[in-house]
Amino acid sequence: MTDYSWPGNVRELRNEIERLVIMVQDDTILEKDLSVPNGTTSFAASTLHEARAQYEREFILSKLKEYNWNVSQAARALGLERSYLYRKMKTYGIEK
Amino acid sequence: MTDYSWPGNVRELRNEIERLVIMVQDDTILEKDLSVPNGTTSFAASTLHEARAQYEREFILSKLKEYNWNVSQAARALGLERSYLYRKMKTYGIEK
DNA sequence: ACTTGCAATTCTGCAAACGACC
DNA sequence: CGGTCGTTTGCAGAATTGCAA
Repeated sequence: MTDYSWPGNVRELRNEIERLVIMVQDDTILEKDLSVPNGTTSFAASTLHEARAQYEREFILSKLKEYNWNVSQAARALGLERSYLYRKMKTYGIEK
Repeated sequence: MTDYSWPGNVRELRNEIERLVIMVQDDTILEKDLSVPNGTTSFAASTLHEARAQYEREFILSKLKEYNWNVSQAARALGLERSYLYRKMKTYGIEK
C-alpha cells in the first residue's frame, strides 16, 4: 500500500482501511484484497460526496498551480472568497 | 449557438449570454465572440461552482445509466437519499 | 416512482484582524 | 501614507441534505 500516493487526502486511505477491515476475513491482507492494484493512478470514488471532494480538490489544485500559488488570484479565478479558499485548502490538505 | 447542445442545463446558456452582453461592444454578435466554437463538445467551466455542477451532473447521470434509471439503486450507490436524488435530477434537468 | 415540508447541518461571503511587502 | 498579499477567525445568511410523510 505504500506504493500508492493516496492523492485525495487521508480520507481515501481511511476508507480503504475500513473497507479492508470489513471485507477481508483472514488475518492477513493480501495484495489481491486491495482495491488499488499496483500502478493504479486514481481509484474511482463511489459516493457522490467522495467524487465531489476528489474533483474539487483537483480543480482547486490546478488553479493554484496555474496562478503560481497566488491565492488571491486563484480565488478570484475560482469565484471564491480568498478566506474561503484557505479553508478549502486546509480541508483538502492542499499545500505548496 | 443552436449548434451547441448546452449539456449542463440552462445555466450555461444563461452565463454565456450574460458574458456576451458584457463583452461584446458591437450591436451584432459574431461567431468569433462565442466562447464555444463550432464543434466543441464541452466548454470549460471557470468558476468552482460551475465546474462542480457540471461534474456532479455527469457523475449522477452515469450512475443512473449504470443502474438502468432505477433511481432507488442509483441513490444507494451515490450515497444519497432517493428523494434528494430526485431534487438533483430536477436541478440539473436530468431525465431519461 | 415521485414530491414536499421541515429541521439540522454545512457552506460561503463578509468583515476584521495582524504582519509583511511595495 | 494607501494598497496588495498571506493567513486566520467569528458570524450570519444561504444552500444542502436527510427524514418523514
